[in-house]
Amino acid sequence: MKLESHFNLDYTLSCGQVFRWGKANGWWYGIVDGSILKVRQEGDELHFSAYPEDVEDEFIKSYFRLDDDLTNILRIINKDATINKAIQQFNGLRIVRQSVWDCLISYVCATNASIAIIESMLRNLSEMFGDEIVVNGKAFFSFPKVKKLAKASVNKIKLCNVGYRARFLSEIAKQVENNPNLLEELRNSDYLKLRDELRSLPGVGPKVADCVSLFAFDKLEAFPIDVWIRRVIYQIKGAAIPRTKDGTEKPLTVSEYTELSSFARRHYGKFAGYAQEYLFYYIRSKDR
DNA sequence: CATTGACCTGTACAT
DNA sequence: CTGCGCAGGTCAATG
Repeated sequence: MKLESHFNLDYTLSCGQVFRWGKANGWWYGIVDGSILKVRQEGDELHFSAYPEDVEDEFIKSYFRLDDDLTNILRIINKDATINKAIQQFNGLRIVRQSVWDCLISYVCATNASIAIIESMLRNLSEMFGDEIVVNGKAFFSFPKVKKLAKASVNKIKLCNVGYRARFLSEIAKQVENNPNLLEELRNSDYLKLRDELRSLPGVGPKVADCVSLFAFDKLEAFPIDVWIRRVIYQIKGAAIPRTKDGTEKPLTVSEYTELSSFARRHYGKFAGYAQEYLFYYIRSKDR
């Protein structure tokens, strides 16, 4: 497929927004909606195939948000020296359009865990509760379906080494099982209402709700704040991070979260979520 | 509201 | 080798 606007596959899949992609022999392999996707970029050509069933160009365009006017978005969010450097370094990074269920479960798992551990948890869950898909002799496992997870006991879910998150996953799965439209009917809500609704789910606080709003509900103004983003925002504001007496960073409170994320929306505008992704990748990259 | 502590797990890093 | 801090937070209990 010929790319019509600028895009960088490596940045997009490496920046930490998705957990189920890996690169091998020059190809990216990912598990998306029960299909194995194999993708490679060569300049302005994007090569891809999918198993067990092929996917259309339209699916790829939607998944990688190639329909976003990235040039315009980057121009709008380019408001300070820090993000300017991030944009220059990682130009072509796009937000991935994830499915709601997978995204929600993934980010509930992502709380208080490192990326390596998150990937391990999601792999374990998929191997335990997903469907096996064999491609070229290699076994992949699709993401657990609602029903499978809703039926599973908390103790069985714990066998996936998800720790205390097991009861959240179980509870969310049961709620969605009982009300299959629970998540999709939120699509009509505006960002703030959506965020509050998501937060009513167990294990979903402001950070997870913002991630799901941004990655799965097209709310590009959502600005998830974690410890890293918090540091950059204070840096950009020219202020110091609140610290305890012994000099360590104070934990982020809900009110501080609200304050910082509305600052980010005022500062970067309606595409603040894109700014967040660029800043996150930038602040975490070794060579700044 | 702000503060505090507990919470699963695996890896990093110092002792 | 053993121990301890921390990682893309959230929740519940207190003042």
